[in-house]
Amino acid sequence: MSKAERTKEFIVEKTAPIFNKKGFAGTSLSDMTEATGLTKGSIYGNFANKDEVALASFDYNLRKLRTYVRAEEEKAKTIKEKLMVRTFLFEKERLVAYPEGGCPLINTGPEADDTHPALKERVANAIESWKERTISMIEEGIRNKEISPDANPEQAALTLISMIQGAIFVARTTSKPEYGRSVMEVARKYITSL
Amino acid sequence: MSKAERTKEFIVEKTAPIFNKKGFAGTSLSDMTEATGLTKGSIYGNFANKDEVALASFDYNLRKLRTYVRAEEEKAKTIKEKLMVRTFLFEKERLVAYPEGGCPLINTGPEADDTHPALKERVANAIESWKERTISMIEEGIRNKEISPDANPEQAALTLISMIQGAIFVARTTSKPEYGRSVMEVARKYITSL
DNA sequence: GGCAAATAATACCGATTGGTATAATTTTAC
DNA sequence: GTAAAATTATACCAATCGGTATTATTTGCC
Repeated sequence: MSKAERTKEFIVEKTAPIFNKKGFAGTSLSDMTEATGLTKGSIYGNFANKDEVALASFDYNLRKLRTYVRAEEEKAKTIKEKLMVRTFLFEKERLVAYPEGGCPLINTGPEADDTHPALKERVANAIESWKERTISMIEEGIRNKEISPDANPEQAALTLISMIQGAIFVARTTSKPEYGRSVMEVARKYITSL
Repeated sequence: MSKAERTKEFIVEKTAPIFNKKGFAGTSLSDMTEATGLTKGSIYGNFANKDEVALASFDYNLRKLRTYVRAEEEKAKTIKEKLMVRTFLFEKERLVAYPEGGCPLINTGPEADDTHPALKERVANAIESWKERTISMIEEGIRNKEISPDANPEQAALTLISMIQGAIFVARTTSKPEYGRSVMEVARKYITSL
């Protein structure tokens, strides 16, 4: 790995939490120089502009979250347990605060959807791929006879995604993690009922 | 109503959609002068600063949404029908685009929670009051025998709020309203099951 | 160890940011 | 209708915005 590559990664590592907390418009070049200890010249030697840093930061935050979730899913045995993984992450207070600043999807989506097409697309893709993954899991569960053949995989996937994201939103803006936990209890019952 | 009061209202009316779309950090003074046709001097004669305009704009957007929802709730006969009102607003494409820019809660919450305490509190209060209203409705349903006495009103309220907000988020950032509609179908089943 | 190439820092750019005296103009009350 | 008060526009402020040549410094290869 060249020096430039390491620096690029270092910049992203340091700015990703800021973009996740303050958003794209709310994060300034000087936030970035302050966080990294580097100068503007050096940052712009590695990235073309603020957009590129923001996109790389989003990818970084998402990757971090994904790595964590997948490792937990590995540990689960049954499909239903796998589906429940994200509801339990909540218990550990991780889904509201991991990565730093909270879920990058809910942090980025609402700002980007009317202001930043490239960022919006990144979030949309993340949702679609989460949906597809969930659908695959449910279909496997149906083949396994673990899940009822009457289940509608796409609808169930969308429902779980919405419940989880909604719960994160509610818990974060009210500063009441217990609100999120309560909703996740219902989500687990929903998974059980599939 | 004095001239100043009318101007204040006019300013809010014109800037509220912008704050709702671009967020607090993303909306500039010149966005505001452009939208209103007024000068900075005139805007700052009516509001102390950008924060005050943003807070008034949030209140305006929320009031608009509330007025609409309550009018629809009035029309519903049973408690369960009242609880379903918001899930049907989705059908009319209103919950994703009303007021202009979409739901002010989901638009404002994620940005404000790490950057703007006053705005965050406004959103938190809105969620709490929505929750309390829903709880009251469910409790009335229990008294009516329309809803099972086993229902947990607070949990049910939080679940509905999360599902609706999550669905709006998913539908908006993917630009697929049908995703939201699908989730709202499940929400109605959930209400029916109460 | 020296040298070219890659990388980072300096110093600067015009534009825009949020905000504010002050001056000009409307309102409003009498 | 007039004059005081309330409201709006003008003109300006320092600070910061995102971004970029240019210079200085490291890297990495031979």
